[in-house]
Amino acid sequence: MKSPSQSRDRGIPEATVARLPLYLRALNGMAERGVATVSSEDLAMAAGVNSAKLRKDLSHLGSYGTRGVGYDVEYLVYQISRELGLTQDWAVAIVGVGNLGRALANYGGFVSRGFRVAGLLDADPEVVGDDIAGLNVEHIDVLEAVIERRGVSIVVLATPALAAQELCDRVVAAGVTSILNFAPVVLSVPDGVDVRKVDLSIELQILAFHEQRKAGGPLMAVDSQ
Amino acid sequence: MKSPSQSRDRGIPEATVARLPLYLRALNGMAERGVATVSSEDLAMAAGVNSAKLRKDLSHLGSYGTRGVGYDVEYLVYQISRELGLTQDWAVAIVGVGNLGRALANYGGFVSRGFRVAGLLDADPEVVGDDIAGLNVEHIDVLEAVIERRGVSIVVLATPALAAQELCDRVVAAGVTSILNFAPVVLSVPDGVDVRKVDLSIELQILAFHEQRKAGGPLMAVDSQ
DNA sequence: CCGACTTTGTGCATCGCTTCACAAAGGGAT
DNA sequence: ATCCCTTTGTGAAGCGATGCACAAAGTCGG
Repeated sequence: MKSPSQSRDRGIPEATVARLPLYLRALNGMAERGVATVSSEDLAMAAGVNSAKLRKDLSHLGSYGTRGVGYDVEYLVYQISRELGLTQDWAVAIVGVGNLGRALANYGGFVSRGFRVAGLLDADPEVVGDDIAGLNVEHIDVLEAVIERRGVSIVVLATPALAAQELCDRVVAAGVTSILNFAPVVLSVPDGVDVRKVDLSIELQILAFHEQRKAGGPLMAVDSQ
Repeated sequence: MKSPSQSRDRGIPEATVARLPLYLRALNGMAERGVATVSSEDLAMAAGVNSAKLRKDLSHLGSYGTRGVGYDVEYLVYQISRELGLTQDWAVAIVGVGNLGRALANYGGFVSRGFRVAGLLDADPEVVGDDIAGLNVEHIDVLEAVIERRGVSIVVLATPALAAQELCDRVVAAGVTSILNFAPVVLSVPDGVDVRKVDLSIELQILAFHEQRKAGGPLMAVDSQ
């Protein structure tokens, strides 16, 4: 089935990919504090995961640790960054400049790690022309031109639910294959296009479920606080 | 310690819980359009999941379908809402009224489904006193009082990374056991406290990973060492 | 009332992720 | 150089989620 000939397996598990940014953040903090090497135990603690899981995750990238010592912080930062594609510059366009889009444009975490906001687009004439985080908001009509001319490869959708699918279709048609969707809808996209969803309302509902259960569910009564 | 549940198995899989809000949203849309019953196939399509998975998910709540017909939309909406705890009113406090906190306060999805923003808190004197979405921003000093007096059971943390852990400790000490964290840090909390994390930067990094693979893909040479 | 048709609910095989436990690998002291 | 100590990398078991495939259960037309 799988050819074991290739030493480097490019098929990194999805669950591992989702944790790499976590490790990277912890490592950056350590690097800033001047830590030179770190054991899997310590790094796992900082990232809030099990140490065996951490070691297995890192083993998918290669053998970057030293037995009896640990991992070199700087080197590991570089390796994870490279694996995640953060050594290159990513142009991001934010579509929909409402409250959320505005917050995203101002969010420092974007710029800090290889992501650059290359365009802000909205349909509302009231908003078009505004300057936000040093960028001019452009009309949604020029969406395709912005994507093509500025090499946008990742689009953040922060529009109302009703507009999301149509705009999604347009950015996909313009060649974008990575979308971060904040609109509360299930987007349908062709194969080969990645959509990640962030849904505030769903997160709250999951919390409410657990909270209800903790409070005793339908059967028990809350008795102390 | 475990309450002996009588008939219904209270142990609904976490993966199922995470999908219930998705089904609920699709069902609400159908109810608005006047659809009376829906098959697992159609509902699954609307929610973007496999129909067998949907049926198995719903079977964890009980046997609410009719073979040969499907599910009654209104009834299923009620059952899922009840299971998620949305039939009661949840008071939410938003801690940190920066760009993101402001966007959250204005986000309609909160109020719409059983969640009520009961407090906005910030440490910045510049922001305290502002009116946002009809609410007055209060100083972080009164955090504990707000939580206790207004029965806040869910707290949304939208603060800078550095302040998050300390504020988390305070809301936990005040009795809150459900936290939605937007700050890019791993919060440490005692057992029994639920923390869900939303991290925009991590989502982007995961997209970048896949985008890089698509772009470079099979042709890109890797260092062999 | 019956038989054809539709759709649910679920047993089962499978898959991927997690966790444990330990041999292998390296560093440092003597 | 050799022994001891630390820590990595990984085989293997365990666990939960997924999806197929089908019997059970219900509807509807005749």
